[in-house]
Amino acid sequence: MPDSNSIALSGKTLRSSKQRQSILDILTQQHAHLSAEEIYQSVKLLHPSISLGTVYRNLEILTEIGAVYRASFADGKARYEMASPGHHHHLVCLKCGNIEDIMECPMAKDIESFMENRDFQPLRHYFEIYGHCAKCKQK
Amino acid sequence: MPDSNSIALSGKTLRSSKQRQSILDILTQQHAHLSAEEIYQSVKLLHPSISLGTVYRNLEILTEIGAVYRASFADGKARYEMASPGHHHHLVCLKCGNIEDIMECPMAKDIESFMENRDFQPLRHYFEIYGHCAKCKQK
DNA sequence: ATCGCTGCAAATCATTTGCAGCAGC
DNA sequence: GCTGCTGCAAATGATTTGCAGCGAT
Repeated sequence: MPDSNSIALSGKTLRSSKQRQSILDILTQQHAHLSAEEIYQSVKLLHPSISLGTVYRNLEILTEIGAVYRASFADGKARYEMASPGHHHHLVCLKCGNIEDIMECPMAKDIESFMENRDFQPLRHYFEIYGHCAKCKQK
Repeated sequence: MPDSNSIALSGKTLRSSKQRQSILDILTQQHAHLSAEEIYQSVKLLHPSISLGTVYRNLEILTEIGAVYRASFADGKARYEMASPGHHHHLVCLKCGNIEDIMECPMAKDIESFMENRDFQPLRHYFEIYGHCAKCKQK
């Protein structure tokens, strides 16, 4: 049961750093689904000496404390975004690669009642739709 | 539009090989979600000199021609299984790692009608539920 | 005789980690 | 000053690829 006042991570007390703050700023501002590499490129503009390792380390921590949401996609790369209060899913365009959020959750109705009949306790789930977005549809 | 008699892959005409046949046999018999490494270990019992590269190459080809279905999971590893006529989704146990198929598809009802209102053409989708299976639930 | 397939090893790609110094608290 | 955080570089793990020889059609 995490305490919202003193954020701790497996016994550790988190400190702040300019690098971590910048990563959060970028995720907040760009409001997008960014790969670690993309975040790295963006933070490098502010902190030219930052390393990819630091980006990964911070994304790991931020994901663990629930500030950031990590989603893995079919291309094997993870994307990160600020954790939003209501969870959501994704529309991924196979042509331009754009990722759009959808708030509809399939866990809602029939699946949920179906789960009750199964002897399985769902904790989290992922739902991603791949296809062609409005722009790429017509081509 | 692929021709079911002469299976071709981007201009190539496929030949058969004992290795490829063994991979298909294993996927058919074990009827499970196997990682490339697990498949490799199984095939090695029949073909001790087979290489992991060959396993990957065949899985790639078999996936392309639609004989095998590849799913990527949150741990970053892909799992392979024989392509079944009706597509399905997965229940993944976070404790024992067991993966169970579920035939229920969230694309069915409300999501599908919702997609019609969006300017997005869905082509494929993934839905995976992570949690604790019957066995691991009680601990 | 083609040309796809194989084993092997080296190459990639995403991500993780060990280490010594630096920086918040 | 303690200890978390950083840059750097090397390590890891999954997957891909170049190459020369083998094997199926």
